[in-house]
Amino acid sequence: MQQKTLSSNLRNKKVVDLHAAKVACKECSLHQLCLPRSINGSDLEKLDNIIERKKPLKRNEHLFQVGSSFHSIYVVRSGSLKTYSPTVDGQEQVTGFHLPGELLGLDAIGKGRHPCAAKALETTSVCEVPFENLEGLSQELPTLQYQLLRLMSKEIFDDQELMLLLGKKTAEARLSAFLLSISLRFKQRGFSSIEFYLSMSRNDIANYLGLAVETVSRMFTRFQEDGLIEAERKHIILKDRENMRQIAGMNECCNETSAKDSQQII
Amino acid sequence: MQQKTLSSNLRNKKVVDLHAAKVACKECSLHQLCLPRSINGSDLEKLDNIIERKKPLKRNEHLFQVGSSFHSIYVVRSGSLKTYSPTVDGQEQVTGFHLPGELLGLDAIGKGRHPCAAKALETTSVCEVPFENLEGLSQELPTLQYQLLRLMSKEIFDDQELMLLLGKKTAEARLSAFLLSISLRFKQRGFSSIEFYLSMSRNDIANYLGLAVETVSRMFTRFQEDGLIEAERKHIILKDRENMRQIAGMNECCNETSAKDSQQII
DNA sequence: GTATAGAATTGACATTTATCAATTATGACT
DNA sequence: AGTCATAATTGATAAATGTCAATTCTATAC
Repeated sequence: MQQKTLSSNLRNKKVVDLHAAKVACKECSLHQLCLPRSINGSDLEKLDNIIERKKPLKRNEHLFQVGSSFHSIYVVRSGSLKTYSPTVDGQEQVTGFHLPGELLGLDAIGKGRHPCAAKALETTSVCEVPFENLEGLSQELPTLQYQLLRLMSKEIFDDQELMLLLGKKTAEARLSAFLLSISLRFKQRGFSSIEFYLSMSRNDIANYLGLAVETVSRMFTRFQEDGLIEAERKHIILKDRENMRQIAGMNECCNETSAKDSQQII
Repeated sequence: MQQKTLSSNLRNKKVVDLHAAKVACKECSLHQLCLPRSINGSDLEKLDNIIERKKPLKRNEHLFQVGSSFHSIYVVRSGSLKTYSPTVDGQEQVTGFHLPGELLGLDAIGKGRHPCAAKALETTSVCEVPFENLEGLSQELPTLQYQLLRLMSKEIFDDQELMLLLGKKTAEARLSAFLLSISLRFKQRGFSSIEFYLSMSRNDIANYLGLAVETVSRMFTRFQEDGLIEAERKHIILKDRENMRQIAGMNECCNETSAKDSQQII
């Protein structure tokens, strides 16, 4: 949404520069989020050595395709991506959205191939962590090994939450839970949790939540009528999160306090 | 279903004896399934040393409760369990069924507490693997570390499959996929893949699949009318798996060949 | 064997959400 | 600025599934 003027081109340029500069993890703007507190200085250097920074992806470019062989996991530095897998009938199933500081690729370790594709929703920059190196390094650094297990466990847990959502909740509960989830994840990265831009289309949201686009659209409208949110396309302001939590049917384990340190990266 | 005669009591007795015997992993009937081919003899002994065998659970007994602190992962030796978590409205959400050779507890690593409870669906015997030991041991045995990551990755992948099922599929596709999944998992353990007993109730199935019991019941009836299965309560015979795969809308990645070595333990 | 509680099935009806169709809005490109 | 393709919204209708209620079946206890 920011690339129609010259100044925005400059901004894009800057992202590229950031890449070229090969900033170390220490200086990375996501440093605090991106690294567990438990890793100390020298360990951090070791970790830094194995991390590769890639050229930013433009909107709709793929980070990896379905079935491509697995050698790295990725961390989002800026921007966002969706992961999706093809279904029999040629459709796609959106399996997740990935915001800054979040991981992709853990589901590929098992089979050595990516079971889903990852596509940038906007200009997006990621760190690549070659798995072989990571595995080797985690032999030396027990903390790292534990962090890795912890992250994967977190992902299993999150997926179960989502299964609950998909299996048992109404359309309004699903959308409500979705918005709160995004809100929380932004908050964890230091962004506003009450006002944000959704980088994904209504179609992607609907797909992810197992609903028809039309239903999602109607729910957005209803939420506005009910004063729960203000929404202008992708620009969202949450007006009544307490009520939304009720609607989402969330239990304590999903509120802000408990999830505070989730998705810490490597 | 087999405990109304004296002979069946004897059979139950035998399970208990099996426990008392404290058989080593090497002699465990699940040996091949339970251990990766890549671990050699001496490594196997090390692994065996940290595994504890527990007293079998009776039907409806809990292996662990929601929120209980995590110290072990478990492998089903015989019998079966369901995992479930409470929802806000006091209901329960069944998150999975666990057949012999399959794992429980990986979702607890992240927070150090079990996010769900595990209850035996029948007389059930499990191996307990203390996580701290496992973690330490996997420093020494890189293969073990990789197996652990691989298993967790598999679980993430499987959950995503289920999400697809819950989000996009009709009731008949869900039940069809469920039966084929059970069938496959039995096959992987050397049991018949076309005739088996379901240890879980229709209620549990419905809950797991995000459907009403009545819907599940009707689908069982319809499947019989259509000649897809023969079903007498929990006793199921699959008559036309090819057709069921069509109905389930399964893509190649879910068929028998590709999933053959899934859920190998530790 | 009989009684009883829970599980499973079946039918009637209500509700939710998907589908189809039409319209409007937005963003990208010339 | 104007055009076009795509995304988003809205309305009308249909289909799938949930809910409620009644009945039958099964397993367990007595």
